Amino acid sequence: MNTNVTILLAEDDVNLGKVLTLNLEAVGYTVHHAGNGETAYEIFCTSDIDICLIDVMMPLKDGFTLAREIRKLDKKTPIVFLTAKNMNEDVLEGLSIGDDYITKPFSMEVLQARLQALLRRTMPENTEQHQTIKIGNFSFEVDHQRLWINGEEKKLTTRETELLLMLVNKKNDLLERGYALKKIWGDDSYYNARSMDVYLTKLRKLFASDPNIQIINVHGLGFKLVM
Amino acid sequence: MNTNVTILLAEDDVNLGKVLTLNLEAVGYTVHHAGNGETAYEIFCTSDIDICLIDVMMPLKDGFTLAREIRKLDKKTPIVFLTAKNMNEDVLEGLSIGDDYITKPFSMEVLQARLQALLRRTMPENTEQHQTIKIGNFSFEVDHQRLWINGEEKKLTTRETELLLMLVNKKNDLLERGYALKKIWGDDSYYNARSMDVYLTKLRKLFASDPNIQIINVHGLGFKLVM
DNA sequence: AATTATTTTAAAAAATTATAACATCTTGAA
DNA sequence: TTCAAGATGTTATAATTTTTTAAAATAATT
Repeated sequence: MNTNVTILLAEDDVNLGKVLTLNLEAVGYTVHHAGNGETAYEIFCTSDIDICLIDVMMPLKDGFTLAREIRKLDKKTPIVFLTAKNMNEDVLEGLSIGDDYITKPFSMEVLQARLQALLRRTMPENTEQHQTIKIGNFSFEVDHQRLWINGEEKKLTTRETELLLMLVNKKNDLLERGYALKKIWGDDSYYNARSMDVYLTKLRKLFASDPNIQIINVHGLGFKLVM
Repeated sequence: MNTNVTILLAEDDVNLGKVLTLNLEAVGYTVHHAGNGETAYEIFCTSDIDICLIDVMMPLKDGFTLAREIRKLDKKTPIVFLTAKNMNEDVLEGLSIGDDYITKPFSMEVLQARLQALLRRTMPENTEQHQTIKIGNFSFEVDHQRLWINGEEKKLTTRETELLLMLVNKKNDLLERGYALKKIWGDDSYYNARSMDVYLTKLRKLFASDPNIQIINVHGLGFKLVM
């Protein structure tokens, strides 16, 4: 879903405008639909627009003019032209002002794919929250590969982190030995299984201070983190 | 003129490859032309590529596979697909991996316009505004090769800057050791690897004041800048 | 109970990485 | 050109991570 992405749609064809609006809204975009260049400009100036979808041929103000005015105000917001024309000059002019140029007829899938390709590159990267997982009194910072207990930091190795994460994701439930081995070690050979055993011992030692946290073996099947 | 812009062109059709190369060079691009996916990958790994132009149907390694492999190493360099096919699924797959999708036959003007539209967005030097990247409370001025923290300036050497930039471009994700070595040091020999280790130690010292910024080693694979 | 399979653990080995110290190269000023 | 400072590369050693080995412990099966 494309939550929090707002599209300015400038399209004078009433039918196409409605179809596009409904389709884009259906996949989670917020759409502001303008029937001509003038109102589109007004909307751009007064709203928080993430991307512009602009028909080239429009009454009152054509798409290229609108796009140039928008570019004067804002250099970054991506602009995509929609047009029935396929003449080279128009394509060239469109791409020199905007970021993409789609000729009618087009499928909704292709439109959406092009919008997403653009947004991937232009939307400010979500300052992703690193997940921290509570394990009893421990705090497991997955990305930082560390475990906190009473303000004390215990650094984890990559293998320890991977294995603990798999156990946590299946907490109180069986983590199959072969599954974990294939995911972490690549294959479930005998020696990798011994290696995994070694890491289970290491994890057990890390949590030894809290008797309510246990890594239990299910004979012949795998392991279970009980907490 | 597109000075200092290097294109990786992966195209198996000898004629088309030559025509494209000549035309792109004529307008100032530097072109590295590979006749198949394998050599294209080699070139990408060892050269400083600004944009990739990839034919979908190629021997040894098809364009989509090549693009996925490149994306694994590098999240930013724009990828444009060239293809004779116009089937929707291919377009959709292409746009989900890369940034643009151009179907043959196309005019050189349109290709160039699309390349420029992409480069406008992705080459920060072109927009004359120097790239500064936030790393926790640090401010990394790439072009000036320096790092600011609390109004204090820390000058970086070229190697430090190159390595930090690669880490930042893959933040919270694995930067493969061999890839970074080839890109920065030219080859992944034993001694270059030791040199890289030395620079990692230097970078770690720079960020030592902030425990939430870590350069984590992933044993046998590479490094991860967690922030 | 005896046998077999599986798991646990410690310890050793192998592989990889970290760091300091030193050497060499580059660059710009004198 | 020479020198000095800084950047980069090399080397040695230490530390860490992961794997392998071996032996003991536990669990299931006959």
